[in-house]
Amino acid sequence: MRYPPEHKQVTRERVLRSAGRALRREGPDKVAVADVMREAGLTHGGFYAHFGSKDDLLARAIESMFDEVLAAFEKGTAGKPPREALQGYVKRYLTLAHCDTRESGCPIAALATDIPRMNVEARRAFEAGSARLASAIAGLLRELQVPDAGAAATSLLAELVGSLVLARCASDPATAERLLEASRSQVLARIH
Amino acid sequence: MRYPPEHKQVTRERVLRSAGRALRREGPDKVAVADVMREAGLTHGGFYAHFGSKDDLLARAIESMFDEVLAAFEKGTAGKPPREALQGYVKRYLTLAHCDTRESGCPIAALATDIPRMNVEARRAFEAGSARLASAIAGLLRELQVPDAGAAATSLLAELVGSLVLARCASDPATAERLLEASRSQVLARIH
DNA sequence: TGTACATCAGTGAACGCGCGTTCACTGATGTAC
DNA sequence: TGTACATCAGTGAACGCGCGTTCACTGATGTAC
Repeated sequence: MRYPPEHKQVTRERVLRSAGRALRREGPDKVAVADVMREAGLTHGGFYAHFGSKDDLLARAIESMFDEVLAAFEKGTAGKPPREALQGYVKRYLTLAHCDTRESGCPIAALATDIPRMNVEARRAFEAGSARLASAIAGLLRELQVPDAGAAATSLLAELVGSLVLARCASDPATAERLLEASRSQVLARIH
Repeated sequence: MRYPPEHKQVTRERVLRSAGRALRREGPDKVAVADVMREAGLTHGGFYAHFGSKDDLLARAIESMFDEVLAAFEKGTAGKPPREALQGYVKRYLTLAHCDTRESGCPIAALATDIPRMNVEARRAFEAGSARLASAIAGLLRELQVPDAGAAATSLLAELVGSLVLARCASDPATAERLLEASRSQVLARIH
């Protein structure tokens, strides 16, 4: 049973990805440690060799979700002119595809109303992650000479999040698409 | 123990208000039937004389929260010119006071990410309530001759919800106020 | 007018299930001597 | 070179608690006759 030295780290990351999906899909209270471990191909007993508690797992999962999302942002915008990069991000954010994939989509739109009910560790991780995303957006706006890019970025992000979240509450795709489209044209108009 | 005929209805509404507060404060999974009943001055055993199940309670509580919120909207805007009415609503929505009172504030900003995880009944109630709020806003925009008032209303509501939700994830009031202010000036600019 | 019974909001004990957490154990490899 | 022991990721049974739900019961009033 002795494994190569990086084995434990690899397992830990598999558990984190599984937890990140479950967290966005089910919410913090319905995430079950045993289910997360099973999805990662393990039994629940081994959990505490990796994490101090369920709360610890959730905080670490939030960090790792934002790492993924920021990496995707970089990848999706790198090498493009700022206007095109930002328009692309907005268009990808406000799609039915994103609407339908809570478990792998933006952590803010998946978890925002859960966060104020969670413990300090989770809130800290979430706040740091959101700030990173907001400042990545602000960076592009600054390149576009938008005045007060920081405020413009959080306002833009607010509308993205609100729109996706409302669209996910709609019972049929046509209504969801109407909601997304309303914000898509509003937000794209801000970037000219 | 015989009570006047309206007594049961009065009790039911007390339970619903208590449930509405707990739901926004704790989220659907942490709402405990016994706690809700205690907050309404009753013991948990009597619960099933009023509601078929916890899920039933939550769906009815969502309806009643939107009833309150729509009544407050009417009360806050009635008799005012549309621009002033809408500006007032936006300014009241995007305040630290609203940020700090999840349990009595806008149900959308308190519950939006819980809704896709809840059952059909709850989702239906939420969707109907959100639609009522959106069309109340659309009504004012129409009076202001805003083109495509329906889409403008859902876009505006999306930014309100997103901004409040992000502000509630901030750990200190100064950051929260920065987020609210960014959206406040953006949204007020749309109403001229 | 009096008596037996139905009604009904509410009580509180008990049941059962899901789930976070603990813990003794396994089975493999590395290390001390 | 061989042997005893430490290490360590992972297993699976068990514990205990919170909570949704059930149910027999209470104690008051209305109603049938």
